[in-house]
Amino acid sequence: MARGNTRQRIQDVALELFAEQGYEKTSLREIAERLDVTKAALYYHFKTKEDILIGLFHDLTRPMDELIEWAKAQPRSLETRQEVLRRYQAALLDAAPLFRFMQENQATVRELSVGLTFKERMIELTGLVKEPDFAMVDQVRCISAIFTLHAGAFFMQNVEGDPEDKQDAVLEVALDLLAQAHDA
Amino acid sequence: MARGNTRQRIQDVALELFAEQGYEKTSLREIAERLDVTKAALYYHFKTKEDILIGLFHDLTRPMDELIEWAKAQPRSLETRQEVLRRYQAALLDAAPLFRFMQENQATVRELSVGLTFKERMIELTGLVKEPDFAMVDQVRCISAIFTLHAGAFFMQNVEGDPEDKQDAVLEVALDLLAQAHDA
Amino acid sequence: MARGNTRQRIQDVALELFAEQGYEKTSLREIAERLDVTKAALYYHFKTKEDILIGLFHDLTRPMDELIEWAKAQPRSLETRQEVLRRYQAALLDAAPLFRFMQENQATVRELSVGLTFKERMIELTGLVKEPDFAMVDQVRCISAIFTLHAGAFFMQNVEGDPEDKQDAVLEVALDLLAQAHDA
Amino acid sequence: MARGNTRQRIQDVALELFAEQGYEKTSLREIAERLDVTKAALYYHFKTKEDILIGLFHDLTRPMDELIEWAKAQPRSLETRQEVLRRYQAALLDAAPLFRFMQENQATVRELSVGLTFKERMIELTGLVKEPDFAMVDQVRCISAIFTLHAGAFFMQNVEGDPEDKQDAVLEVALDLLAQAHDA
DNA sequence: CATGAATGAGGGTTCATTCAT
DNA sequence: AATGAATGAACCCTCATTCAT
Repeated sequence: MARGNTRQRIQDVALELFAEQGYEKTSLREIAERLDVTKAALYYHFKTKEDILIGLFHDLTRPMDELIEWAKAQPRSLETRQEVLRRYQAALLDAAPLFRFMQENQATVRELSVGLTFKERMIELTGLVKEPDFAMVDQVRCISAIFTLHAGAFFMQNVEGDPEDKQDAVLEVALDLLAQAHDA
Repeated sequence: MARGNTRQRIQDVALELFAEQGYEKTSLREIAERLDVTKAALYYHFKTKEDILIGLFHDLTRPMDELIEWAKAQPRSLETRQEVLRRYQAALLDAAPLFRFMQENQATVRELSVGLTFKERMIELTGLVKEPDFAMVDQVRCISAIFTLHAGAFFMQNVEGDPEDKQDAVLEVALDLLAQAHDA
Repeated sequence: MARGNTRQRIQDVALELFAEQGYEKTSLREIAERLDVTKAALYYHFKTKEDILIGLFHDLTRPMDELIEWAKAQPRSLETRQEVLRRYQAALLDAAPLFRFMQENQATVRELSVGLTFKERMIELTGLVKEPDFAMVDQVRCISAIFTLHAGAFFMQNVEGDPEDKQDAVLEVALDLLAQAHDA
Repeated sequence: MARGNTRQRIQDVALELFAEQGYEKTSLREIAERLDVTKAALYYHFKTKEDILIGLFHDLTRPMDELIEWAKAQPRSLETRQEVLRRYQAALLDAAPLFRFMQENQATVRELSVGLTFKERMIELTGLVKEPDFAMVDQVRCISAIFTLHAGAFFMQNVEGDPEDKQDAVLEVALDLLAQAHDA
């Protein structure tokens, strides 16, 4: 039967259940049952339950980290920042369930024994699209641009309209905020 | 000793612990110990653990519901919407720990058997500050205004600056987004 | 309001609930709620939960004990024994719920720290309607006469027919068994 | 050590304790301790405490159901009915502790979410040894025959005499009652 | 690769009971 | 005669985890 890919299947099912019910309320029994294997089988692939979560966490943060690293290597210009927003939106949409899960389970994820937290990465990211000596209003605009992308990925599904149109509009507003901040 | 206020004290300690570690990872034993009473005492005041959470949830949503009701009774004008933002920001800052907790434990709160969910209230709220026939960009601006206030309450503590200045700036950006949307 | 009779009301409600759900599964909370008083109030009238049960037990065994005592004072004749059956049937029907409860909760009642057990009384009673030197078949007939009365009180409700007719028939069969035993 | 038979051992110990103290008063801790395993081990074999009871209940009712089914397939004759009594007595003696337990814990067993109740089976069984158009006295005789067997299994241990003799006498009385009913 | 069987720790909950008022 | 508040013990149950096979 399906071989070798078990590790991935576990992660997939885990994400699905974690996202639906939260990490703590999802038991390994549930995951195992949905995969039609025994709990013990999970332990062949992951040392602990937290390990499954950490795996997911890394899948999520890798693109963020890459984006951050890339941005750091670029000139601190408006153009770079525009590109950061574009790429961040793409990442967000690409891994929406993962992002959503991390947002909705921050309380859990915060305690994870794993390098930088999600929030720390957000701080880094926002730091990259603004200058500390900007006027406060403009700093807020830059941060708002990032959160607009978040809203776009997680909240805009509640608004009528063509998905692509919506994401275009979201990006436009975000870029606009950025531009306003840099105009001042 | 201190009597009569036990119910409130339970809720206070619970919020503190829920916020810190998440709802599921906080045990009633912990709450009881911190209050120096037995677990059973908690059950005299709340029928179930979830009931404590529901109590907190209501404390949070009451101001939101009042705001929503108030807004519904006003003319759908820019002025009303500006006032909504002002009041929402005030509510947000007033009950920051509660709001933060609800955001960070959405997975848990979502399943709560309690009237409208947090998200449903957000939808109502955003619906009140925009018109469905706005251009998509402008709808996004209005939603972004709300999320800017959120960012202001939860994320801006990571930015240097005088708290009051920061909140002023946050409100300004939010109002600005609203105005842009209504200018179009 | 209703005063003085609270003790009785507690016993009534308790019997009702004990009979319906069993003693162990009935909590004092339930009893108190159904009476619209607090649990603590029950403790004014009964020292413990078991005390309520003991009260009920005595209400049940008093008629049995009286019957046993009466029979002991009579000549060990067929006539006496016929009268025992008649009186036992009357007692059975009079306190049917109580008897039924005792039968259905023997496991609980057995441990009661209270003089003779229900079973011991049954042994006494059967001892009174037979002679130890009867042939075994006849001893069985006498015991069977008693159990016929039980069946009459608790099981015959499942048989079609006029209640009075049924009880008459039951007594007739019981008396008949007794007579057969004494004829031999 | 002894493996594979754990499930059976749990059921054995459970019956012993349930019979001795009643179902509700027997805790899983007790069962586990007597088996020298942990409580959790019980849950590997039974989904719930009630499940253990249901297991026992089925062990008890299986022979009854088989007997009922068999009887239904036979002609409604006196001979069949005699055989029913014989087989029922055998079943009763075979599974005496189980029967005794069910009788003494009817209050508990009644609520069991499990097909037919014990009482319903008794109704079926008595229905099989009599005709609805018998005179009432004769219907009672047939029912009494069944209850005589019960008395034989549970109460006759309190009577002096050789066990086998006693059971023979019991069956004789039961058969006699049946015959009298059919003679009329 | 995976299972069957089991464990230890802890969870939420309920209970009978107490006692100051 | 009854209540409000609380307790201590026990309960059933679930969980993540282990390990021999």
